[in-house]
Amino acid sequence: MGVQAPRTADGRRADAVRSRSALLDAAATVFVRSGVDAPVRDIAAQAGVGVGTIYRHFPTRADLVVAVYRHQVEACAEAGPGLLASASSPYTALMEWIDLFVDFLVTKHGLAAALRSDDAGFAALHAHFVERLVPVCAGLLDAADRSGEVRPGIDAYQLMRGVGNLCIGADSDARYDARPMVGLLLAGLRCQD
Amino acid sequence: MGVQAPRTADGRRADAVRSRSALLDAAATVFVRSGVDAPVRDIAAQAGVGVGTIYRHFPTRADLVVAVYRHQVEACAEAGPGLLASASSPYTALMEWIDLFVDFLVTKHGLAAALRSDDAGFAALHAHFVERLVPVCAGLLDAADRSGEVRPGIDAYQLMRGVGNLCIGADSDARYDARPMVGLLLAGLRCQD
DNA sequence: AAGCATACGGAACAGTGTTCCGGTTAGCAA
DNA sequence: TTGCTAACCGGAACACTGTTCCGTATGCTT
Repeated sequence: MGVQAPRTADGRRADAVRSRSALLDAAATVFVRSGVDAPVRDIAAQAGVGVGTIYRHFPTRADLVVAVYRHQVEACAEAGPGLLASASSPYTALMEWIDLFVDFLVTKHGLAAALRSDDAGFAALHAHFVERLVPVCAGLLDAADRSGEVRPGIDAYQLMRGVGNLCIGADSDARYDARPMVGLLLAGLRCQD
Repeated sequence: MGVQAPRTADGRRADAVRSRSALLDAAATVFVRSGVDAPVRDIAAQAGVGVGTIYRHFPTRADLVVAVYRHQVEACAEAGPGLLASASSPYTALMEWIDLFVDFLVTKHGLAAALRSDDAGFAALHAHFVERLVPVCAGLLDAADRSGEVRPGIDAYQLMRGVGNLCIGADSDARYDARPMVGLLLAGLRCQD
């Protein structure tokens, strides 16, 4: 009975699975070479597919970026509780976690810039980062707050946004290094005056 | 003798002077409405001129942006020495001056973002800000350094870049306010630990 | 008034994102 | 194996933006 139900194990056709995988590999390669703003056609060419195939699998560019970096975002998010347990203090844990976040951002051409972009196409990227990482940051920040190590009243979203902003352009301007500025921001967070 | 030497007082034709003025007014208007990334055609339409006229007067977009905001950048730069003289301490003067800078940036849609852009078209904009404002910032920073109020080894360019970065998106994200983060950065600058 | 350098307008070109549809192919059934 | 159908693919086509170029119009000087 019923119509065709062409399905592989996960419900998609085999060629679709191949295309998606090829696209992810291609995107990762092109992002390294040209940044996350690389032309859609470049990614399609690298993957050996048409541009239509990209839009079918990843309706917005953010979806593609999210998929490419999902594992690393996940790893960063999951590292939070561990740092809180192992570090000498909640504030230290927060510092170390933000170090991880900064490491992630500055090694991806233009990712930090895309993150803050008001471009609607990147809204989903922004949303994913916020949903996954802000709660982790909030946990660390709360712990540091309770231990009295940081000034109160700082919002986790704003802090992450500030750190992310400081990382913008760190990969394309030799005169600018984001880490000292992030260090200043965190030092200011600790100061009670 | 010799060839034509058509000159008004300043060496340009009257219609060229009019066009340039109309373009500056139009650009200022459109920048408020659509940000500094507004389409060239919009600015041309607002000014009632053709796009060619824009490129003739302002070869790069940065030239136009610089021209539109020149007065305000100048005012900010010139305020530096005065603040140093009137404030209770060099560090206070630095804080107040950076307040001026932040005020300027957050009230211009997308200006902070354009400032950090690696886009070649904005290189001249970046250069102008750096040339005009970094020396002023360096003067204030040096004074604060000599008075022992700030941690040593901070570069004026990097500080300005950091503050500029923190202002990115402050005009388009209701959840983000750049000022507290700039406050944190400056607090970190004062902390000696 | 005449002539010419200057300035103007907008068509034309190039690069990019996005949509859409005719053709192809994978998977299932007979 | 063969045939059918839904899913999938490729790339042409469209829309929008930056940029260039040149025939035309304008204003200055003589």
